[in-house]
Amino acid sequence: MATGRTHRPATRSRGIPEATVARLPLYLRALTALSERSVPTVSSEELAAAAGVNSAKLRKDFSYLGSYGTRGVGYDVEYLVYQISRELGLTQDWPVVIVGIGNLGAALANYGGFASRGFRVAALIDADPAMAGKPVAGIPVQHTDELEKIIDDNGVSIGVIATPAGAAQQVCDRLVAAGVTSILNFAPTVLSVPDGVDVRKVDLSIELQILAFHEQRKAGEEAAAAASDGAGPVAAARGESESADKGPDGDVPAVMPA
Amino acid sequence: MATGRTHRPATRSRGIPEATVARLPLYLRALTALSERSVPTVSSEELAAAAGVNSAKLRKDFSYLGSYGTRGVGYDVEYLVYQISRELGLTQDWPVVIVGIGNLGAALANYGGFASRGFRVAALIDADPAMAGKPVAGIPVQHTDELEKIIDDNGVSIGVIATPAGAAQQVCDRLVAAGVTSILNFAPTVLSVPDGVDVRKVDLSIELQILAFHEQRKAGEEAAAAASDGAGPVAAARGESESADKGPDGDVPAVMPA
DNA sequence: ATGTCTTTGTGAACGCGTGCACAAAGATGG
DNA sequence: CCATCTTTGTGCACGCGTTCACAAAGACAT
Repeated sequence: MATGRTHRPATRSRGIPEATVARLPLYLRALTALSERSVPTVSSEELAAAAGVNSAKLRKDFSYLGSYGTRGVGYDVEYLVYQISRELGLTQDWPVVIVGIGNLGAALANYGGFASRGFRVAALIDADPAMAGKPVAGIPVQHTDELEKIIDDNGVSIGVIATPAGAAQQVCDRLVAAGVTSILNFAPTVLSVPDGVDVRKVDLSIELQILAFHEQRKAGEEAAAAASDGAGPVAAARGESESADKGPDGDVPAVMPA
Repeated sequence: MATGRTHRPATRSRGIPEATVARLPLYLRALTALSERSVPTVSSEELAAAAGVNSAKLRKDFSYLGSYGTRGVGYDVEYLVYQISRELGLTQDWPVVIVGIGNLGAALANYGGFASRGFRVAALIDADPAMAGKPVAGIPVQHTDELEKIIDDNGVSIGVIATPAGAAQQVCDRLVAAGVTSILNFAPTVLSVPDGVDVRKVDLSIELQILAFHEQRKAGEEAAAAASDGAGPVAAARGESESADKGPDGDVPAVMPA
C-alpha cells in the first residue's frame, strides 16, 4: 500500500469485468448469511461453495476489488460485506419506481427483497385511472401523467417496467427523458435506449423456453439410449429421430418456401 | 456445400451453443410478431434489428440449426417459426407446477406468457393449509403433501419455485426426487441439484444490484468530469468522495482485521 | 526465531462467444 | 443465357471469461 492513492484508475475504478459484477450480489448474499451467524472469517473454498461457484473464480473476482483477505486464514466476513456493498453502491439509498401495477407489478411492490438492500420503492405508477390512489403494498398508485414529476421530485434513476409489451417502449422513452438511466424490464419486448442507459431484462417465458430446450434434449437422449441401447446416447440426441423428422423434406409443416 | 448431407453429425446434432439457445426465444418472439402481420420473408438484418442483436450473430445462430434461408431473399417467416419452435421443444405441451403461491407465485400463475407458448400450469402448490382449495388464476391450490403425486400423475418435468428462500432447497429436493429435471428458481438461494437437472434462476434483487453498480459508476464518472467546477447533484453520489472513504484505512467500518 | 502449513493472489493456457469480411448462392432483369 | 445485385453462410481473428497450478504471504507451533 505504498502507493495506495493513485493506483485506482487503472486497477479498480473501472476495471471490474461484467461477469464479476454479476456475481458480487451472490457473494454478498452468502456473506450476509455468514455474518448473521456471527462467523468471523471464511475461506475462499467455503464461500465459493456457499455461492455455488468455483473457488478460483471467487478469488479472482475479489482480486479485482483489491487485496482483502489474509493468506492462511481467509476473508474477514464483515469487512468483505462492507467492501462489496460499497462497490455495488448499496451504502446509499436508491429510490426506484415501478411502472405497470398489474399482477407482476403488484408482486414486485410487495417483494421484500428490494427494501432489504438499499432499494426503496419511491412510487408506483399505472396508466389505469381507476388504479390511481388505490394503495398497493401500502403505497398509493399514481397515474402515468405524474411520471415525469415523480422521477424529478424523488431523484429516481432506476425504473422498473412491468407493463404489457405494447406499452413498454413508450414508458421507457418517458422514463429516460425524465432522467432515469437504469431500467429493469419485465415486459417481453426489446427496448431501445440511448447510450449511457443500462437495461436489464427478465423474461419468464424465455427462461422456460430455455429449460424446455434442455428438457427435450434430455428426453431425446434417453429415448435414443433406450431405443437401440448400442448406438450411444448422443446419436439421435436431437429432434433428429425423435418426433417427426429425419427427412430434409418430410419435416416441413406445409409452408415450406422451396 | 456440395455434400449437404453427411455434414450433420458434427455441425448440427448436438452442437448448438448455449448462448445461441438463449437467443432463440428472442428470435421466435420477433418472428411471431412478423407472422401476425403476415410478413412472408425477412432478412437477417431486419430480424436482427427486431431482436436487438447483431445480424452476423443471428446468421451464425441460424447456421447451427441448418441452412434455412435463401440467399438474396432472406428467411421464410413461417418456416423459421416452425423450425425454432421445434428446436426449442415448443411443439409439445409442457406441464409445469408452481410451488409457493405467495405474491410472486400468484403473479406467475396469472402470467399470460406461459400459456402463449407450449407451457401449461398443471398445478399450484403451497405449504399453507389455509391456501388449500383456494383458487388462484382459476386453479385450486393444492397442499405440499400432494407434491409427489401431482408430479407423477401429470408427468411434470419442469418446476417453478417461488417459495421463501428457507424452503427452496427442500422443495427442490422433493421436486427432483419426484422426477422433475428442470427448475426455474425465483427464491434467492443457491440450489444444489444432482447431475442431469437443469436450474435457471431469476433474482430480482440481484438484477437491481447490478444496475446500482452501473448507476454508481455513471454518477462517479460524471462527478469526476465535473469535479473542477460546480460538482452538482451527482458529486457525492459515489462512495468515492462522499461517505467515509478515500484512505486505505479510513474507510473501514470498525471490524477491520489488520 | 525458525520451520511448517494453510490459503491467498495471479500468471498463463485454454475455450467460448462475437464480429468482421468475403466468397458462394441464388434471384432478378435484360 | 448471361450479367448484376442482394443476402446468406462461414472462415478467421480477437477479446473475454474460466480454470489450472503455483509462488508468495502470513499464521501458528515449537
